Amino acid sequence: MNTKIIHEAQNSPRDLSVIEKPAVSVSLLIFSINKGKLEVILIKRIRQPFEGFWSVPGDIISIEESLEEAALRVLHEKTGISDVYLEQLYTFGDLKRDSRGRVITIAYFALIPHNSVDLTKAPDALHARWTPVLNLPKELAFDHKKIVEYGSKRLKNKIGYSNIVQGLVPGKFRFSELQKIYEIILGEKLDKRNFRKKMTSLDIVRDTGEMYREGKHRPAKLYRFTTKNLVIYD
Amino acid sequence: MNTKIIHEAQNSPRDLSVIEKPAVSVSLLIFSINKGKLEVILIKRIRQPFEGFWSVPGDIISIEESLEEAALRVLHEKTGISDVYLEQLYTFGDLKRDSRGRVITIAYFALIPHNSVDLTKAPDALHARWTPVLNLPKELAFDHKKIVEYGSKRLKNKIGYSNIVQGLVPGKFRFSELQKIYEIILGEKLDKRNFRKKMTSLDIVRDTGEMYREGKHRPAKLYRFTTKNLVIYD
DNA sequence: ACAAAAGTGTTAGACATACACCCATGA
DNA sequence: TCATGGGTGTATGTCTAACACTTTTGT
Repeated sequence: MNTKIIHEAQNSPRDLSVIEKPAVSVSLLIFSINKGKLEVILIKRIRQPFEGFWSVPGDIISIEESLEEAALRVLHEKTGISDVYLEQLYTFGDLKRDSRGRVITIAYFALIPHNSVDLTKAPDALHARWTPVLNLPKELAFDHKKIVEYGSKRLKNKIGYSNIVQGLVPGKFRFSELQKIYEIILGEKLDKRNFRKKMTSLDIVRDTGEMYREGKHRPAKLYRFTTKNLVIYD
Repeated sequence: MNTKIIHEAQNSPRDLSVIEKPAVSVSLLIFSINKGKLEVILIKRIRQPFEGFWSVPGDIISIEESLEEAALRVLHEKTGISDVYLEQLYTFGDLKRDSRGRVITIAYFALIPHNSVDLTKAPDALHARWTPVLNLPKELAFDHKKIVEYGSKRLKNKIGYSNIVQGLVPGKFRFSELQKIYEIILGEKLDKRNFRKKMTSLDIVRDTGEMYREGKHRPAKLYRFTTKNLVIYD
């Protein structure tokens, strides 16, 4: 033991300006539910490297903005919205992930209701697309496939013990809508009675008193989440 | 919506060398159980800023090493050991966390059996100390208090649904030792019969056939973990 | 009256919790 | 024989999973 202890300048050098620094970016997984599928925004790259490949939105972090600010900025640039559930996912820093040089990326994920964005109205509409997570292109730019998969996994885990799903639903919703979203993310059918029991026993949704009338069948009660805050149960 | 969409150079600038970059470091929470407490290695700073304050070990990431390599390097420098459970925790990037300039730090946590390190033999022995997590100094350097607290919370959560605790125990152990570790981390007493049932039903430990004889009482069977791999259950 | 989605209860099994006594050993 | 930690089983409550029919509406 201790054969190779290096006498290290403590923690970090006196002068940060002398060291060679990696570039640091944020990458943003913007998830939504659309047409029965979990989708994520991808951007077609118009430059090398990976020209023509699809990538996750992202940008270099400015020296004057925090990580979360950078993530929110990218989100706003791509979608025009700002008030969303945002969570830091993981930081990816392999040496070769970007051929232009060393780039470390801090991945975030955001959940938005699908109707809150119209990508066709975004300035780079031709290059931004909603893509089903289960139908990704074979290859994405950089290590972005890994990032999307990591994020999907986290989402799938986390809806099981938190109320994050509310990021994906409109303010008022029917129980059947909510259940559908769980089913899509989990990839399995749920029992309607048990689902209702679970949700109500956790006190995570509340009856608004309003009804939703549509089609030739019984109207549905509309519910909302009891709180906007993230709640972790279990 | 979309009132302020900025036409952005896609993803990142063509030339990474022109941008002003933050420094990037790793911070390492090295946890161990000692004298009935969960402890973490802290280092007394000998330079400004926060001279004389305790801090979490860390170092600037070299341009030629991955994040995990940097974390392992710091770990090896501080403890002389390399074969440990290491997990990325979170990335902290507030603007003002380091007064010398913009520093983003990627925090990792490592779990080691206490007897595997002798800090008094480390080169900076005077400056490195095991410190009980429940007895931290009032203030730590930078945002390190937040980091330690975040890490302790993650550890506490994760022992509930994984076998990571094995990072903290020696290769062979008595059930009572294992239980003690859970109790320390969770901060509550556990029932010995229920604990044993849980562990054996999850098939996470296995009888080695060996016995541990000590003191004037019945010898204890020695167990080991069934696998070295991380196992997530639940 | 029928089609379509909304809404509702009960039962059985799995799992978690609470709890108290005997065992093997060394002094 | 006694003190010490090792080792074991049962009963109860709680949570989960499986399962089918009635209600309300529009056409």
